[in-house]
This record gives sequence, structure tokens and C-alpha cells, in this order.
Amino acid sequence: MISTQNNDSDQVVEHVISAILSNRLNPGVKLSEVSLQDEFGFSRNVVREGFLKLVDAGVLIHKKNQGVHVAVPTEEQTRQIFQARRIIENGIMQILLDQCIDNKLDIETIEKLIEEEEQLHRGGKSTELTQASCYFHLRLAELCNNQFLVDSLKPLILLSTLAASVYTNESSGFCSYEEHQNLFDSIKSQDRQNTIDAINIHLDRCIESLNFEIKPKAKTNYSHIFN
Amino acid sequence: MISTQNNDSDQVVEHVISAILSNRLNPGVKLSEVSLQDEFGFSRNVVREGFLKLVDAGVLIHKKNQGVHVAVPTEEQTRQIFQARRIIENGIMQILLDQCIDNKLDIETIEKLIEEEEQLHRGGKSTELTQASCYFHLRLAELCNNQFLVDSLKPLILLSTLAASVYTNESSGFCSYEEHQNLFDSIKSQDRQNTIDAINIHLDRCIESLNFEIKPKAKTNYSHIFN
DNA sequence: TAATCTATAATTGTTGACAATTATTGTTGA
DNA sequence: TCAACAATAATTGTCAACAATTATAGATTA
Repeated sequence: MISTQNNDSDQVVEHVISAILSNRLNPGVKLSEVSLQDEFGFSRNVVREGFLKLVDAGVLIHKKNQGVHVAVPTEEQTRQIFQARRIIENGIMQILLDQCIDNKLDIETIEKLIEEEEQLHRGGKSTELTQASCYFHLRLAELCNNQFLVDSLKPLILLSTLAASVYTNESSGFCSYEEHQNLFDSIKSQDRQNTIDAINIHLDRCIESLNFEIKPKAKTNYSHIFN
Repeated sequence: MISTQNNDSDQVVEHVISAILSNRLNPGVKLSEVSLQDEFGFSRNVVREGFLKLVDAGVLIHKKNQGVHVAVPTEEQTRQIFQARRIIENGIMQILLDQCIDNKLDIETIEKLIEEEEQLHRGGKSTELTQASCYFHLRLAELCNNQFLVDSLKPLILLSTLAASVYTNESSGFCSYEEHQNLFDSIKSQDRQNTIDAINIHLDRCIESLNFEIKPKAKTNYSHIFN
């Protein structure tokens, strides 16, 4: 479970997550305890605790005496990630459809998200668009009012972003807002088969857009990514 | 990073998980750091780290200055847990079916699990049967060769066990081995609709067997549950 | 120049002490 | 007997110091 802001260490978690989603923090980059300590004024213990949570979620990788690195998903892992996403997000679509049929779907929220993506796309802001795309998927999960679904999906979304960062030359086309629009239209028209097809095609396109021939770059240290 | 001996804190995690699955550790029970430290000889840090992981998974609940307690799922949480399980385990069934069709399903493993459950049932060993039932669901997830699915399902299974412990008078009938047998038969006969029906009926029966009128008991301290 | 080795610096891992908070026990008084 | 309060004990939270390990930079040699 990655979220919640009860603790200082959760702030560390949120900072790292935000940095990953916005492509400021790339796969393989090493995070040292001291650097985050200095940038935010957290104590080392707090930073360690935050790291542990992210390691638990698979977003960071820990090696003994070598600290933590941002995960670099392998091809196999990426396929597993998208297999799991397909399962969970299919379920999410069913729930949203049920909500729509019962007139309980928060349509406005989704419309806003898509509009936001559209503007970012038109403005050519590709990194912000990537972040918004991921957020779209997470937000749909949150609309289900099921914490466990969100908790299951969140690490998968983060790892998808990392995979995209590794296996694309331009991440702009990774997760298209037009397909989000299609998905939303299918939900609104309450067509179950169409909706399921839409999410599956969307996820298939995401993974098909990846080029696994690209080899992960050497690991680098980060320098003042936050702030 | 947080512990060189990641193994040690994972041992703490495993001990707690095993204690929950076998009904030695009940919902609401407080776990103190010192007690586990004494029983296993782990350092306090290691125990804290293990607790943190379990808190992250939602299995333990942490309150500031009051340590950790075993989670007591509410009715609402329990419904969310089973909604999430339905989604994930439906997906697992699809994967196992595909494996079966491709002649890649490890049928022997599943047969052994069911046989084991049958013996425990005949022997009247209800707590062991509960543990075996949960293990059955987890084992099916593992057969999918997808770590992310296992990671998503595992906390849900643990929380299901806790919910059963709270909302039943006798936990024996919670998760029946006959339905596991039915499920397995459906998979083997490669009947997709039957299989999906079987898992959904099974999960529905699980939650229907719960009596949410039962109010959680007062929280107690534990005393030498492990060992 | 490139490679190897060595000394130094930096980072992580571990422990224990102490502060802050909560829980427990014992006492008093009506 | 019971409730309220005070003193004590137990538990958790935090931090800093030190040990262990790894990374870096410099020197040496071919």
C-alpha cells in the first residue's frame, strides 16, 4: 500500500512517485539516503522507511550495501505487469459500467481528466501528458471506491511508466488520450463488450508501442531531481 | 538499506502471516515489538521493519505510540476485499484455463492440494483446513507465473481470513474444499463459463457465510502465540 | 595511455541510548 | 466498592554514534 500521508516517510514516498510519474526520476537511477535527507530535511530514518515502502511495492530495488535504485523492468516483468493490469482494469471497467447504469458514475471528473489530457496534447507537453495519462488510470480506479483495487493497481502504473521510459525513444505515444476518450465514450454508452474491448485494445497498444530491443542504459546517480 | 538481513524481517513477516492463517493470531490482537524480539531473538529494528511491511499490506494497523494491531476488517472493507478478489481471481482462472488448453497446467500440484484439504476435512482438523483453503487460492495465483498477481492477491487472502475470524462463529464452513474440487474440475474440462461461474459462486458463498451482525471482540494482547 | 593497486571518502547497516507517550498499578477519599 | 488521581512501568519514537562495506580518486607501473 503506497499512499496515505500520515507519516513523514509517506511524504518521501509521494516525492519519489511524483518524480517517477513526471519523468524526472529515471529507471536505474540510484537514490541515496543522504541526498533526500538534505533536500527535504527529513531524518535518515524517515528516508529509509519511505524507501522500504517503495521497495516493497517493487518500484525501488534494494541491494545490500548498495542502496536503492529505481526499478528497471525487464521485458518479462513488463509483460507480467500488463497482464496484471489487464485483469484489474477489466474489473474496474465493469464496476464503472455498473455505476454508470445506476446513474452513480462521476462523469464530470472523468471529463475533466480527458480535457486536461487534450490540452496537454495540443500544447505539446509530452512529459506532463504521460503523467496525466497514468493519473487517468489511477483516477478511474479510485472512482470504484475500493482501496484494495487502488493499492493493487498503483505499483503497476508506476512500473508501466518506468517500462515506457526504458523501452521507448519518445514516450509521447505510449498512452494516448484519444483511446482514453474512446474508453469513456464506451462506458457512457453502457456497452459492456465495447468497453472491455476498448480497455484491452488500449493496454495492448501500450505494450505494443514498446521496443524491447532497446537495452537499459547504465545506471546513473541523480542530482537534485526534487524541488 | 533498512536491513541488511532482508531475510530477517521477512521471517517476521512470515511468522505473522503463518500465525494469522492458522488462527493463532486473531483480529485486533496487539503485537509488541519486544515480545517478538524475545521470542525469536530478532533485533527490535528487524521486528519494526517486518511490522512496517505488514502495515503496508494492510494486515497490521499502526497507531502512533500505540504499536500495531492485527487488522479487524469492517463489513465495508470485507466487501471491498471480496470484490477485489473476484476481479483478480477471475483473471487467474482465465490464465489457468489458457494453460490447461495449452497442456501447460501443473495439474498434479492442484490435485495434491485438494487431496490434502480432503484429508484435513475428513480428519476434522478445521483450523488446518482453513489454512489449507487459503493456501489453495494463493497457490493457484502462483501457478500463473506472475509475481504481480501474487502480490496483489496475498494481502486480500490474509484479510479474508481475518474477516472470517471476526464474522463467523465456526470458521470451518468458510471456504469449502468441495467447491475447490468443482473449480478444478471445471478448469480441467476447459469450460470457460463454468470455471468463471465456479470461482464467483465460491467467493459469493464465502462472503455470504459471514455474519456481519457479529461485533468484533475487544482487543487483547497476545501471549506466546509463536513457537 | 591504460590498467592495477592503494588510500581515502562516502554510503549503508546496526546498535544502543534516551525522550515521548501510553498503559498499568497503587493509593486515597467519598 | 468504586472513581479519580498519582506514581510507576512498559512501550514506542527518534536520534546519533560507530562498524561494515562500497565507491572514488590518486599514485604507480608497464
